[in-house]
Amino acid sequence: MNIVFMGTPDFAVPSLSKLCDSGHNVLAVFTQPDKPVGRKQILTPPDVKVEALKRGIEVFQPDSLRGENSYEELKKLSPDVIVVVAYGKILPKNILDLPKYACVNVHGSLLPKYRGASPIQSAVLNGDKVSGVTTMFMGEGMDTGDILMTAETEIGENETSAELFDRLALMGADLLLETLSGLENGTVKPVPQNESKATYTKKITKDLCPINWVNSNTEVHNQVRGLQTWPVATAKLGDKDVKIHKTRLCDKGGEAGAVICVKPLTVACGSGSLIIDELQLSGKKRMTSESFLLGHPLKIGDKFA
RNA sequence: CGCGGAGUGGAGCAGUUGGUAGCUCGUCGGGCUCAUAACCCGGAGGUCGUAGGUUCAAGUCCUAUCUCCGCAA
Repeated sequence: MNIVFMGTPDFAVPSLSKLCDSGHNVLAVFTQPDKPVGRKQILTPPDVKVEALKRGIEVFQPDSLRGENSYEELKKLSPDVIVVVAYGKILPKNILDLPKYACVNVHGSLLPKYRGASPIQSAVLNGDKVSGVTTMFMGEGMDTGDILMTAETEIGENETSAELFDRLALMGADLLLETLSGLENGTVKPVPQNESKATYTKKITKDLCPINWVNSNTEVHNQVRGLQTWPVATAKLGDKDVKIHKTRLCDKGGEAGAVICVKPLTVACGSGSLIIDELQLSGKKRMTSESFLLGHPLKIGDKFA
């Protein structure tokens, strides 16, 4: 099929790659403009752009799709379908209606659960046991289109958002290919979403980071896993901020926030406790709790806040 | 020039008012033990990020430079 691909971050890269490798004809790639990143605010191209250029595909980076320019470009390309994966922009109606066949979207959740921008983190933060990817036709609303196919996967007890991200990106790419051939063969039929079961994700911000040790160990554990890679759950140790990168559940209990064991560093929560495997003191690098303890001796009874 | 922290033996840290470089862990050798991530004894391993400067003397002060990281975006 002749395809225009729209996507931005790493999550979308496998979909683009597999489309290209499977014989589809990717006419062009639309992605967000390069953005300043990091401390030095270096102008950085999105991952999808890098991949597209590597494959010699023409790249468009419009600030908005609402202008005439993007519409005219797309019309010239005249794609059979437009595939959208984590693009980060709303497609106006005239573009949704432009492809000969349809606009197909890959979403990182089992819709209608977790519509919105952060479905994967939300699933981990909520401690879900199951997640998945969904392909759908695109409607004008936020992730409201008819569902085409889904694929489920279990979320591991210690799996982080970052890890789930990687897995779902690959699953999404495979499901996308299946969906497209299903559409060609007419074996895939769109099914409307059950609006009454729809939920929306909240924006991931730093407000979610501070750990409240009075919460149950499971809640804190989910918080640590869910905020992984960015922005990362944080705690206070003395007057310093500590990022908590990796934890494991433990049954032992104690006063919330108190260190109840040092040999594997264990901190009590409101119920149960957590073994901290990796952490990072502000200004320092991420390190194992073992290394951390060598230079920052903690005693049983010391408290995190 | 957004704010700030840091670069010291393999790892994590300390090093006070400039004067022979320390701690914990690991590592190597030996000992004890039924046994051990335990304990005891002993050893190896650092031109203190780099380049200059001040000084009788600099990890410690000054200047420049590279790298890493936290906050903010």
